[in-house]
Amino acid sequence: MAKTKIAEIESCCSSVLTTTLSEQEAVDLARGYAALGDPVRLRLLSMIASAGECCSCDLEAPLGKSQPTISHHTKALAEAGLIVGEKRGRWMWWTIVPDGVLALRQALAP
Amino acid sequence: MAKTKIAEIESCCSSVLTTTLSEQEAVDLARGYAALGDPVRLRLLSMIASAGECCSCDLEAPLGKSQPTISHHTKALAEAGLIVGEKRGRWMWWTIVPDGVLALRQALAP
DNA sequence: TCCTCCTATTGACATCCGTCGATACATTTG
DNA sequence: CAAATGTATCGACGGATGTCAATAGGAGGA
Repeated sequence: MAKTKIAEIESCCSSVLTTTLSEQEAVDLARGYAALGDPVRLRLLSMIASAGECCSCDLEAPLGKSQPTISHHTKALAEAGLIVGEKRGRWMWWTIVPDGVLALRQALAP
Repeated sequence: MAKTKIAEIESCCSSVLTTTLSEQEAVDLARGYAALGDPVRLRLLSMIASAGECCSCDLEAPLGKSQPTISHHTKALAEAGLIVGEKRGRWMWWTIVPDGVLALRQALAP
């Protein structure tokens, strides 16, 4: 909980628009935005967020993509720190990582 | 000015996290985030924002990229609606489009 | 144990993307 | 007009990426 607050404060102070980014900062942030730079991944994130929690198998049909493709995209979002998965029985349940999204949001703050 | 306010209000109501995105909304938003998904473009945006206004020729050296590459990236950011260029004499001056950045920021609002 | 179901990984393919040299365009200056 | 300068476009190359069929891994049920 304390860590969350610190992360929030820090991300507040490193906006793309108010400070000139270093090479490393740019690489890290770009990785996050790149994860959002695909329509399928955006809808995936949207569905998980709206549902609060979502199982992989429920994402295939609405998006019209194959199972490997969905798995590929969930992995990409997870590696970007935007979602996290928990295996329960045979099912993989995905939830949003608020801090991950927040960091990308704050980086665009004026 | 009134238009700006409307845009702000509208973008407030269509967050990725609170509504399930349609195919078209996802495609449009993804285009914007994809524009941010490159370290060079992020630093470019950052430099333009920090300087308030920036000429193409001043972006090459700090980023260590060739002139065609810089031109390529400024075009990408411009087509994403994040910067706009104005030609004055031989020089191209770039400025941030606040509404463009705002839309991407608001789309990540909780 | 064997079968079924959900997920992850692999391999392959087509496409997109970042990069730069060469070149064309546009504008100022001599 | 001619030369110089800043910018955009073209062509090409290597690497990254989205997609799916096939396959492997893993957990629960008959």
